[in-house]
Amino acid sequence: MPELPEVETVRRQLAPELVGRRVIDAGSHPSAKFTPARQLNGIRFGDPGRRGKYLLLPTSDGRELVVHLGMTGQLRFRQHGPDVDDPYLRAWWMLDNDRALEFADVRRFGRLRVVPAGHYDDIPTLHNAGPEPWDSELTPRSFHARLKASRRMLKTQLLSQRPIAGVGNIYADEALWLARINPKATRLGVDRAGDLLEALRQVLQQGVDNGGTTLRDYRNVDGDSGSNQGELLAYGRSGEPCIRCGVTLKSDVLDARTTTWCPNCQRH
DNA sequence: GTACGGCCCTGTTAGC
DNA sequence: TGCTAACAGGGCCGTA
Repeated sequence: MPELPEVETVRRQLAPELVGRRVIDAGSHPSAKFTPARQLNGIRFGDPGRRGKYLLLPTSDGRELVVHLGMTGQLRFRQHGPDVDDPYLRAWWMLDNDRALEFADVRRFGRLRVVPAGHYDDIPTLHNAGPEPWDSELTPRSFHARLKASRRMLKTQLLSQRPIAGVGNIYADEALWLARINPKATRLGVDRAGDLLEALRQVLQQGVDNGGTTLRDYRNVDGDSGSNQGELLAYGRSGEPCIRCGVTLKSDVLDARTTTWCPNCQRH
């Protein structure tokens, strides 16, 4: 499930091949999630950006293609044209270099939007997203203030994208474990908020360095898996011993997401 | 504003 | 072996 490191990996791979390319034809699956793809006929792509888990592909006419990969979305290039026989092909753009950019998505949790550049009012999660993890204005104090704005559980807050952008289920569990913070906690002091911020930066940076985490579906633009799955210390390890203290990790469903933590070193 | 439930989807896995 | 049910999960929407 693509989170910030996976989306950043895709962005970096797309950039060199996409910038300046003109769309000479486009098509999509009939679902409204994907039909915006068709609005891009004739434009040229600019330099791909990213905000949280959203890919932002600027177009030469002052708009942006906003791509959310959902859980199983994948962007890739294909020589000579799109593979229209692929049952999971959801959208495609034929480019002026005899290559097609394809968006495939097995579970259709992904979505595409075309908006005037920088106008995200109709994309609530993007519109309300907190700062990027490495934003210089994001400090222990400002992060603490953002967390304090809600009384919801920390895990829920992280998944909401409001305190910080780009964190999903995997990296939230990893960061909370690393910072020794209970996912069900509802408030933190400034110091502990600083610990959590530092842990989030660490696990996200590690994810980027490893080209993302592939549990099952995620592939980068070249069709390769990431390698960060070998580094996970909490996520998906319920029932196994905590690497720090040996106590068995437990899991529970919070906010409809499986959450794994150590009942000993993440007591509070 | 917040909390909560439900929905979208389909491949995989567990259980019978 | 073959079937069914449960599960995975990010974002969004409606309701309270």
